[in-house]
Amino acid sequence: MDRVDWHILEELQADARLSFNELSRRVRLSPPAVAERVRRLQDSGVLTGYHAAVDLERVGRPVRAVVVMDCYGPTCLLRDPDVATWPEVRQLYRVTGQGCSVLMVAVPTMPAFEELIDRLARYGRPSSSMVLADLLPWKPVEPA
Amino acid sequence: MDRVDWHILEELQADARLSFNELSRRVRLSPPAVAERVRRLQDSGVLTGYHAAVDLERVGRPVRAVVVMDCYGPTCLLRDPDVATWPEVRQLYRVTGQGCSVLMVAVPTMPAFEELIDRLARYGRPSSSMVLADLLPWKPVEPA
DNA sequence: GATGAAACAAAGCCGGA
DNA sequence: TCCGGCTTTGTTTCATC
Repeated sequence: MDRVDWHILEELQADARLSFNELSRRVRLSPPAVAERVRRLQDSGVLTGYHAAVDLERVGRPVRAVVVMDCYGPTCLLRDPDVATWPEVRQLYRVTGQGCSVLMVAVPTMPAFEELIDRLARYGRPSSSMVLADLLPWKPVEPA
Repeated sequence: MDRVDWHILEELQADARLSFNELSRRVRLSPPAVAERVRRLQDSGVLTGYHAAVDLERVGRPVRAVVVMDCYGPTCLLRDPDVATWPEVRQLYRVTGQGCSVLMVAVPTMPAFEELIDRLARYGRPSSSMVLADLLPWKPVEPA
């Protein structure tokens, strides 16, 4: 993880479809050298994938919310692996504190949200905040 | 946004570096036809970008937290556009409810987290939950 | 560098208003 | 007939050895 690796990560985070040729120009290395570095970053688990970003509002999921789940014991949401596969659930974290988990969800309409909350309420007490604005739809990871 | 468009979105969300050739094979269309559809999805704002995914733990940011900010009036965090540029801040939402905003943050160490909380406390009352596990590091958006 | 594959641009084909 | 979307072809650029 030297300076060039970070330069490569920076470029691929901004545009994952860059050709090795273009990438090699930007980081001032030969194309095979860049390809080899990218391969190493992949194999070492630093680069975990390349994903197209989709605008949730434009694909029918304009209603978003942060949901904190307060659950305990055998019905805890974290014991049901299916929840992570629900299409409404975009992120799912186990956290410390009062709630046991935090979900980011995206649904087409408020009625759909109401239905989702009902489904979540089977596991514990959900407390939700509607997202009014996403101030940071994307940003690259920087060197620590 | 027909069935083929969704098939394209599905493939590009899973692997943004797919060539148009390979993509055209998977969706059973000619390469130029696929390229044209992708161009339209980009121009219409459905596809907002292609981003390499980086493992935060492996690049020196193993400590993550959800921070709910409770602030009000002229010192509210949402009035300072610089906050979104802090490298620790990975996501930033304006939300309804008690807190005015929710942040996802990632830092190298607990002392760095302590320092970040101090910086955030200038804007209002931060209340944070440490992330114990990310149960859903990535998943594609599905048709609503 | 050299080879095979992929991207891009231009022109023609086909089905539905 | 017109129009939008698809395929085919030829040329340039790219990936890989």
